[in-house]
Amino acid sequence: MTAGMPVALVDCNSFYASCEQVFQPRLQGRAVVVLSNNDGCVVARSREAKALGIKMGEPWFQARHRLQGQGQAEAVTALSSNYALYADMSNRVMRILGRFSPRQEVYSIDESFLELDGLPEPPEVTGQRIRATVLRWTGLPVCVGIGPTKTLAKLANHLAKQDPAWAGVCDLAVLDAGEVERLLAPIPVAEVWGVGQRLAQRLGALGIETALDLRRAPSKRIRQHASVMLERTALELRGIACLDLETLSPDKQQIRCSRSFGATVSSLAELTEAITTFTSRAAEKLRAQQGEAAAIAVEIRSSAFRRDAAAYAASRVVPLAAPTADTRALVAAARAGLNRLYKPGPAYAKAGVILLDLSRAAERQPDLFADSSADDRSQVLMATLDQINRRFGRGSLTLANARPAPRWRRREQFRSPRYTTRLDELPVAHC
DNA sequence: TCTGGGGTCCTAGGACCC
DNA sequence: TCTGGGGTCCTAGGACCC
Repeated sequence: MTAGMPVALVDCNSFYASCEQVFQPRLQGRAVVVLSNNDGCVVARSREAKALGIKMGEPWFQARHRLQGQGQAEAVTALSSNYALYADMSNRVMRILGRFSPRQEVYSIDESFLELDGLPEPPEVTGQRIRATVLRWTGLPVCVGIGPTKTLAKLANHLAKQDPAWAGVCDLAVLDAGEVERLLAPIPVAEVWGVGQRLAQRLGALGIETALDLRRAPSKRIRQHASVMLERTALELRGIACLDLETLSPDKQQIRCSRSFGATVSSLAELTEAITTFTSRAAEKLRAQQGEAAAIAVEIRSSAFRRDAAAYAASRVVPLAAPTADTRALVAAARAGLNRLYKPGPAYAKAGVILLDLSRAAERQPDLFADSSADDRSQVLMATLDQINRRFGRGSLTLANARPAPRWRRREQFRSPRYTTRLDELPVAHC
């Protein structure tokens, strides 16, 4: 644990909403919200949408009703999420950020840590160049937080977003302790990275209500009442680096694919279709990291928001005979699990699968008794399947019972075109 | 009518063993 | 009536993140 080099957290402002505004300039300066799968919840809000009191994660039908009551419904544009667009824009942003430091951790779709060390200029100046470059090359606004630790960089980013006086870049690493403490004093402890609502409540009972309180809390007291994780967080708030920059993204330990349905389903046949589709998608992701799964979990449930007698949720883990990345073997196991879980009656609202016990295919000990030629044939077939789906679009080639347009498919009433990843949906400039 | 999806890590407690 | 102690492994559940 050392006093670290300055680290920056670069975070796109209202990322999904900003992506939409880049390609639909008439949305700039307007309240825009982006909705989750099935147009269910609000997952991104433009600044103007936040100002209208729309909450993150709020069910859209509730927000809409409230806004209608206030005569504000017309002021908001709601869009279905367009992940193809956001993922592509994210890749562009991350590549640009990589030019500013050889040490980069891509933390999420819209956030990246950068180590700012050995620069010929003050980090704050680099921060401003990052903002200007990303804006000019992608149209997306970002804020930059800088600190001696990742946790302080996160908090600095929060400050930069909150107070326009920072002009989008807040560097805590250059401030003395007194100035840092003055800035942390008004920040609720729940804003600190790693402290959620539950923990904030418990800390409140101990008299720890702000980021400053947590910074000053004795380690022993924290360990007594919470976890070693929180103790690390408190040290990070004091400028003692406990969290390394993770420049290599590790393989996933589990791969999940689950969806709420656009319309509830009751029949085993339809659930089988859904589970087949989800397993195929998860297997694709598994092969993309050269992995194999030794088990698969299947889950089905009725709506979590209805408390009637028919409420039903069940899951089951099915071990595989041998670790595999073959869609056919995974689907067979998932279907076996589903058959054990299924009971007629409930209106199923959601289903999913999780690939578990993952390992690298290349590191597996060969099974002396297995037919290795079957293994080779499977790999060739799966590689071909993935290649075709990459070239012609996801779902071009599927197992026989994964149908293309099932009744339970998601609702997406308001999706914008996939401007950057589909030739037939390119933006058109009218001259 | 209408309530997301995909991850990680830690901990408590049970099973099992000597 | 009284029923060890400690280690390891696994799993389920909780909390957190975006």
